[in-house]
Amino acid sequence: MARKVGLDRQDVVAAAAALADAAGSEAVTLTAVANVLGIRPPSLYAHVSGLPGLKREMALLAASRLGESLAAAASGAEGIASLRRICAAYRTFAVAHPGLYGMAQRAVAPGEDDELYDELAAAVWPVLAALAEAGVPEARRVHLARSVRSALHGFVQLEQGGGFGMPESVDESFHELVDLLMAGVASVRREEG
Amino acid sequence: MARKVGLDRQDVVAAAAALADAAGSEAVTLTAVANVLGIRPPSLYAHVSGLPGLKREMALLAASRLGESLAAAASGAEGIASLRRICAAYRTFAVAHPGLYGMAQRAVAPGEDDELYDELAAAVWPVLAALAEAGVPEARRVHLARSVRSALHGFVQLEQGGGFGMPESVDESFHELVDLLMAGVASVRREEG
DNA sequence: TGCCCTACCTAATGTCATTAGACATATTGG
DNA sequence: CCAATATGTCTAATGACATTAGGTAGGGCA
Repeated sequence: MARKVGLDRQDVVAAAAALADAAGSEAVTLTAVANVLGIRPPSLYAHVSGLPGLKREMALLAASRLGESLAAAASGAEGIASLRRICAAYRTFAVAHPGLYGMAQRAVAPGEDDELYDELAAAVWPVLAALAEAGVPEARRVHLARSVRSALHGFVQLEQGGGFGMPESVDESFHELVDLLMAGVASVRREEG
Repeated sequence: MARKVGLDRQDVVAAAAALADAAGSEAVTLTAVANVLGIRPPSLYAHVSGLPGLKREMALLAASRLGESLAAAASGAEGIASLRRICAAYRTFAVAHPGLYGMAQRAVAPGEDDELYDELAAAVWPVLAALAEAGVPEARRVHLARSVRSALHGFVQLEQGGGFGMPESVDESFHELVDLLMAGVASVRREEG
């Protein structure tokens, strides 16, 4: 016994993330993660600070991955075209990583955990950048960015939760939502220009 | 001992809802609810089917209350004006009942729990009705209703989770979001008319 | 008055998170 | 090449919680 398996924090968080995506975020328990890794639950405390610590690490990972996806989507286009791609990438990420995505949405007050807060803010930075590039005046960027984030987050959340029961195509609904948002952004640009 | 307190299912669910609003939905545990009611945890099983059953009851209550609020807001105005009031009422409800609101958002697949699914669908019925009244053609109503719900749900969720860290007014952001949605609805009406 | 049903109870079990403290393996300095 | 240390794992024990089983008091009704 007491053999070394040779894990580190990254391995633990990655296993937890995989478990969350495969079995839902409620399935992320120290016992379950330990089972996946072939070790005993208390051994996890050498790598993460209990369950809250693990969830925080998962949130950091989720924010980082989401940010990468959005930034990658943003490059290669400009302004509103870039914003469209960001929207698509947002939903794609949430669909591909349902458990991990949910971890990034845990409540975090600004003063409470600055590192996590900053990482989450950084993840949605591409949205603000694209709005700026699209010619939205600074005074309205934050409001529009919040609107876009709200719509995207709400959509993927409802989609994941089975909130769209009607037979109409969910893809088409998303397309309409993005069109609606883009029209709003374009109109702001127009009325100020 | 073994004195009757005289509770019924409604009392238990109401206590749990109050607890959720006051202390967050994670605080809703059978032990905590029992403490509030002055009884022992196992006694709750006479009224609800364990913790899952209690949460389901809370979701039903939340959907019902939200539906009432939206329906009340919808009456007294028509079309887009009605939709505006619905949006305001949605956020007001979520702010006033943060815990209960969250309970209504649990994942429910259409075939899994029809009663709850129907109650949730009924809650957002006023949105569809207002869109119809506003002259949105039937083929696009579901898509627009999904867009509106997504935006509203996402906004209140991010607001509750502290996701809006920038100093800009959250009220103003919400106002802009609603304006954006209403403009989208109006433009659909225009392009078809 | 006696019966029963309802709403409560205690006792016991299982799962999970968590802490404390032991121990084996790898690493590093002499 | 060996001793000291650091690291990653373990077992044991505790406590919170959900849940089941089975007992009991007291109100309503024949």
